[in-house]
Amino acid sequence: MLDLKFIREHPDLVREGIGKKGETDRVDEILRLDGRRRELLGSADALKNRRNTVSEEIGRLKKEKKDATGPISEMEKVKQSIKSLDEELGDVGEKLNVLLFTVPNIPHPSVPEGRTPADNVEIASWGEEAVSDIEPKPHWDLASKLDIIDFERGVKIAGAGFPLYKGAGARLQRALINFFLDEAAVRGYREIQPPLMVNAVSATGTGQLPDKEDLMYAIPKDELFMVPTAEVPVTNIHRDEVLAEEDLPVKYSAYTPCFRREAGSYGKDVRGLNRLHQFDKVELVKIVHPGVSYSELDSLREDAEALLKKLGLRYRVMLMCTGDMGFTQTKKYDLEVWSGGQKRWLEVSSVSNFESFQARRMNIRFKARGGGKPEFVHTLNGSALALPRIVAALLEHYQTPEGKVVIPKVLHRYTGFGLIG
RNA sequence: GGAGAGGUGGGUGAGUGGCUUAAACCAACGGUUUGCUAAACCGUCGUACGGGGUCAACCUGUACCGAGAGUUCAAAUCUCUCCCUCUCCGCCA
Repeated sequence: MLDLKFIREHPDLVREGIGKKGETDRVDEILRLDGRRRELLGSADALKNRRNTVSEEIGRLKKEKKDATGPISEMEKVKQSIKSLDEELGDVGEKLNVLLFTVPNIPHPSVPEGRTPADNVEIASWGEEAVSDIEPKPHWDLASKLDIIDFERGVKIAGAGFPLYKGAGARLQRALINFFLDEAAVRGYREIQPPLMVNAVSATGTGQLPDKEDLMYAIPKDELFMVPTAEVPVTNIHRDEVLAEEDLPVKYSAYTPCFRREAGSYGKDVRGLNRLHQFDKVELVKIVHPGVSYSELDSLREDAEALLKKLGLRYRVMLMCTGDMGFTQTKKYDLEVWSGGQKRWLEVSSVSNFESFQARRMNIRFKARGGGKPEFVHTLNGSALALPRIVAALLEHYQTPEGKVVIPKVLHRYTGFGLIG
């Protein structure tokens, strides 16, 4: 969430930012409630001050065995007034809080303005499309023929969107996970194995709750949610903590399966490995000093890009426009890999800066070296990378005319084989 | 799942209704002393939200002792509900 003080002092900036994201502007309502809240706070505090002094006085009178009925009857009235003020204050505070949770983060000035994905800007691309005499097959045909991914039996066991990886397919998954984690370690990320279920407080901290509840699988009996991304448990590691400045930047990597309900999606978007209810991902999370979050964002993106280069896959870097960014981000890059079999780009990584938006919700601060007040950190994360579409791209990019698949050299030590089929 | 114990500031930990603006110690930070280190001594040492200000490092109010509600003129302290942690037993990879 945004800082209420920031909204109070820069209402126009906030209105403008919200407008750019195409969200409803509730700034005036927030300012009205904030004004009322401060008014009530002033009156209530004055009365409480009165209560504290007089109560002390009563204590003294009683100790000296003197009559205290006068002040006591005054305090009975004061008590009623305080109660009704506190009730209204609680009411106003709750409304204000609910409203504050609906205000999105405001985009960074470097983000292009726009409404739809068509307004996103391609800022870089790398690699070439595979050259072949034959028309490349989409990955679902290849994977079924090679018997390395079993979509039908996945449906039987759990439902659509839960594929079954078999033999070389399973091994390829495991190889990619290890490869991604090893590369992250070299780049200074500490590996984490977090819980795969989280409580409501954690999901609220990163912004999945209250609005985006429907994207997660819920276990109501135990009040837990299956993680939609490792971002949720990993960013919450330092919730309600004050870090030392010399601990920054904190860099974590984590492999987890991700569970997403994906209600309402259909058609070519969900074919094969394009969109799943359960998929594997290695996520990178950074907690950084507010002064350097944009250079950290770029280096995070480079960390993810390096993997695509090593795998030799053609990709492009998209800078998301204001309207296509999420609720919580100030700036976001997508890495999209080329699917030769489908003739389309597939998003395999999303790299974002949240500035202090999540940190404020989670209360993650740091104390500067020289002392002083704790400040909110900036949080960032990026996928490095999401597995299924990488598998899709690998199968399609490295397929041979005979319907086999050549495995890139960097993966051999992880797969133990260089060819599927 | 059953039984018991307990949740107090960065940490340890005192505190059963008013003398607590939460003791003391440790850690941290600043200083004095010192050939260096150490020690000793002195000082500072919470967070949030308000108000005032020559708006910074200052003054002031309120709240916060797991969470919420209640009793009372007055609650860390009494009552109720809930949450969490630990120990033992049961079950179990």
